[in-house]
Amino acid sequence: MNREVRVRFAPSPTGALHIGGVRTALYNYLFAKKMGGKFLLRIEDTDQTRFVPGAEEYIKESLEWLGISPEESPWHPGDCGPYRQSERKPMYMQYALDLVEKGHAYYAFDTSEELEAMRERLTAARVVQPQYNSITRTQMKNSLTLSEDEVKTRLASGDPYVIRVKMPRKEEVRLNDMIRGWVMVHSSTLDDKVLMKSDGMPTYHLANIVDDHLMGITHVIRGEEWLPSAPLHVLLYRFFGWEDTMPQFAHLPLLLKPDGNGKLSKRDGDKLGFPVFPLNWTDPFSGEKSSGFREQGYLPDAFLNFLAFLGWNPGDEREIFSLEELAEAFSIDRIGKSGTKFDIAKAKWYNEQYLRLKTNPELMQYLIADAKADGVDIPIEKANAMISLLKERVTFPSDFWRDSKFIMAAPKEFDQEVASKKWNADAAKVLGAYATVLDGFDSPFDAVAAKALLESTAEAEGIKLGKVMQAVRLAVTGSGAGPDLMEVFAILGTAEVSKRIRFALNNLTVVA
RNA sequence: GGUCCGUUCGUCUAGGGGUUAGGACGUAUCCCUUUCACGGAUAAAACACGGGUUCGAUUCCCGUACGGACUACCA
Repeated sequence: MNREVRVRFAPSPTGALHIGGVRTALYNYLFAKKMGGKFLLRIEDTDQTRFVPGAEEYIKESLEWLGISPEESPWHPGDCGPYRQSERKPMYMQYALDLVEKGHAYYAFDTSEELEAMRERLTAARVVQPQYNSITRTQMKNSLTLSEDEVKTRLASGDPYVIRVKMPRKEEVRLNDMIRGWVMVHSSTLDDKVLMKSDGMPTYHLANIVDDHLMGITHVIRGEEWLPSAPLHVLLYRFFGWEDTMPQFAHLPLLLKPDGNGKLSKRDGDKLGFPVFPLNWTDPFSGEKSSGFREQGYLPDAFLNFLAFLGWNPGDEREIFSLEELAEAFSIDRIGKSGTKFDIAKAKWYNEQYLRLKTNPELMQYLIADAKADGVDIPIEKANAMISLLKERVTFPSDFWRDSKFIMAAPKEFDQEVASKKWNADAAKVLGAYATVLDGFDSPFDAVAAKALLESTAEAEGIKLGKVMQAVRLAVTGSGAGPDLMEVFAILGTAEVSKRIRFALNNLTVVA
């Protein structure tokens, strides 16, 4: 049997997609690409009480930003639609009923109060696992304990009911996880999970099996939090008679908080000092805002590269991979087993690497836009020079303008700490002379010329250039640190440099 | 509590019965240099513990500890 590989990402639209989910989507995408298969997206919105407006659009936009858009989805349907479980609602009941007929599921009429009472009773009796299972179901109101007539009457009269799976009393359930190997669980530790809810919607357990089967899913790649319920899913495939096409499972290690205490969750928001979402998100109910990696200045390729390496590695020492290269190198058996702590420092490093790979014209867009937002227009040529100056020094695109503003606006004040340490009579002497030299200079003024001129000026004054260099920087930029000064001079031009020097000479006092 | 999963430098990880246990991020120092970065070099830094198996275990097995997930008519 050689089926085309089909994998799916199946988020539930209950808020912003968090990065763990993004990584799951990425691994699914990479696996599909690697295997020449299809990556699809299915919206798991069977819990209408948790519906959050905008969440689905958020998922779509996030995947688009990263360039891992699914080939089949609610907005690009393939042959297996609909791709929203709420729209598939009518088809689930027949499958649940099929299970009831086969004796693998049953109706249950217990109210939530009765369920609560059962749990309390069992807890009081010190039962280790208070759950609805092969033992306790005999004491509950269901089609196994009620007479056939009463069940019919209840169903006919519209009594609310759920359909539960009839978990076998003792059976060893085995599953061969692609990441973890054989996992064995005894059915006696599993409970009679609800398959159909009283509102007529299926639970995740039923819906994901039915949909994966109908959609021809060959591999289920999902988070480790699903491992405990995987045996139930295997059983369901068996009950349906779909074992021969049951997908292979791969349960991904969890993304943990940096301190190692628990998995990263949506609720962490920005509390950890970094975003947990790909894009900015405002909760429509509480109005709470959370920042996203995109808005923080992370480049999609860098973010993807970083995310891919959280739990997977290519087995060699390469670190930088484009999406295509990731797909080419990807394999499930190189995914680690243990949970992965999130390290934002590495994400920044990746961003720096990708920023440096970009061309000046690409990067100029950021600089020009940010400057414009501050009401400053930067000519193309100057912008290009400014990018070259800063490219090796920035982490985020927004750093370009932040770190080069001083070029577009002469300093009005000076870093006092640097001034007190470095500003002196020698510096003033050299600068005064240099300004005069600049005023009379009409050859092409580049970094080399600027430096040669400065050196000869200092020499003429009998002062070592190194002694006053910091003061020169202070006078022209207002600060003691920054990119290559002579390059800055070249961008500024002789007139501007001279003007700034004269301003500094008039406004900085020499401490004796 | 129960079930399941996991455990190599601070972090992401490679490796695998005999290795100086490798790389990357981060950290520190040095070099380069007009500063800060970049770059280069160097350094500190790990096989959770206890039993087996074995000539030999970080690697295989079993326990223990620790961590995590799950334990809803949520996904």
